[in-house]
Amino acid sequence: MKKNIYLNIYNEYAELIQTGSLEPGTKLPSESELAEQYGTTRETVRKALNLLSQNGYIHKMMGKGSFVLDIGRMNFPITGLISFKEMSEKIGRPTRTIVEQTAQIEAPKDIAYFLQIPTQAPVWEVIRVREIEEERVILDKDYLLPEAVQTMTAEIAAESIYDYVEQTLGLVISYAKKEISVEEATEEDRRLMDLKGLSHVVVVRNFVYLEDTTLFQYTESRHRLDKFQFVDFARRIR
Amino acid sequence: MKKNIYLNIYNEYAELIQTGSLEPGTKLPSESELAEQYGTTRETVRKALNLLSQNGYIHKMMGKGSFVLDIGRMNFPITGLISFKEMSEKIGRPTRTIVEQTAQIEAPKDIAYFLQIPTQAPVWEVIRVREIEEERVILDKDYLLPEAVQTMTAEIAAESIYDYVEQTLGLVISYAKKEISVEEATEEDRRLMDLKGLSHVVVVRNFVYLEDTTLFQYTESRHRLDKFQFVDFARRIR
DNA sequence: GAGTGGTCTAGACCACCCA
DNA sequence: GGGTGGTCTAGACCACTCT
Repeated sequence: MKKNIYLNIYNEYAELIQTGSLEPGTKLPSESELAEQYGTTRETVRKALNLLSQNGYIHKMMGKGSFVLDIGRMNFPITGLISFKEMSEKIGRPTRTIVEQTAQIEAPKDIAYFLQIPTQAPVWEVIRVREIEEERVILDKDYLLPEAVQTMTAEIAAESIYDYVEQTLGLVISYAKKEISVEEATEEDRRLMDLKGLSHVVVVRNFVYLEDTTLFQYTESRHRLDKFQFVDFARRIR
Repeated sequence: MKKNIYLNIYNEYAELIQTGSLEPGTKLPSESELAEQYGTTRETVRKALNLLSQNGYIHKMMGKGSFVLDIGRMNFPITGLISFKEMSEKIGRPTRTIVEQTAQIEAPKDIAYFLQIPTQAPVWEVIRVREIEEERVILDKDYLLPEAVQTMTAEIAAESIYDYVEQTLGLVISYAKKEISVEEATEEDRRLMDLKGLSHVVVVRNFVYLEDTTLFQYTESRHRLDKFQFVDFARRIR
């Protein structure tokens, strides 16, 4: 158990802060104290504290110490890399997933472009409607490369594609790029979602990459305007 | 010049990648090589590489090396902490700022709540309309605490509040929390922006904190739907 | 086995903050 | 001046990848 001391420290404090056991404003032990407590050195402690700082849990002040922020607790929806399943577990409201489509199709032009493959190359298309509190407010359209994912079923899609890809297939999702914009609702949007007459939808385009930097999934998450929220924590680089 | 070797390395490579001098897929020198090149040690080089990785410039692969990504170049609008002035310089399209209001007012209930001050406490209210390619597409409403910012004029608002606060007043902006949602357009939105009949606007609420963790500014940036875009880079924590 | 990145150690010096 | 965080050094061992 000598490995990843810094991750242990990070996880322990992230937990303490997220559950509210450590109130905002609380001063953390100094780096030297923490080093002694965990039987390690300052550099290792600093790795943990920097992670906490980047993720909005604490703030470090020169000459003063590290302090708990009241921001890290509000972690939610679409920030970072998180699946709908993980999200719905966090927000704790009744959700349901309806799988509309799970099939291998010939990539249409726009999808081929996004995935950087030839038009009409085979791709998995998974279309899912997400219901929150009995309203169909999100339409998720996933496109996956058959080279990386040989099998895809409605059962898998009903659960979590992330879980399947990471746990069953053993692929490692590494990073993603997300683009958020607002676009006119399509006929498909109107058919599959409860749009309540709203003319536009929020479109979140997600490009997911594996550890070997290959792009393997493109996801288009279409949200009803009034049910969309995104929160971001930013730290000034200096 | 012994200070911040790792920032020098970071900046040099960020520049090389952003300008395209290093093409996507290029392998960087190994950490040991870089350490030798810069006359430093591996830990210091690793700080630089981790920064590059977090910001989407490179990807590190165990046992293989570090490789240039083609994502870091697309840096744009609202990600991170960046002012409209910095942004407009990046996108290189003709922009103009129209200052509608610069005055000290008594905080209305919602603003007081956001800034965590008593209702009717004095705050600076700055209202600016942003024109991009001769269309009024963004309405920025800024509220600043008089304790931190004693003076505010239309001239300052026409330039950059960030520059004024950081360079003239010497305050250090440290981090911010951003919330993005879509809301119905108000009468004020319709009056000040060219909404083209669109019924909703994208609202970006920005809570800006100083280095001593005091909240000193609340900004509401209201965007016309079709001109809004947000890009995010996310890395899976493991 | 050679090369790579991931983690860690045990020091060091500095700039900053506060009493 | 004592405590704090910021940076850096010169090593070490490990896990992984490639050939």
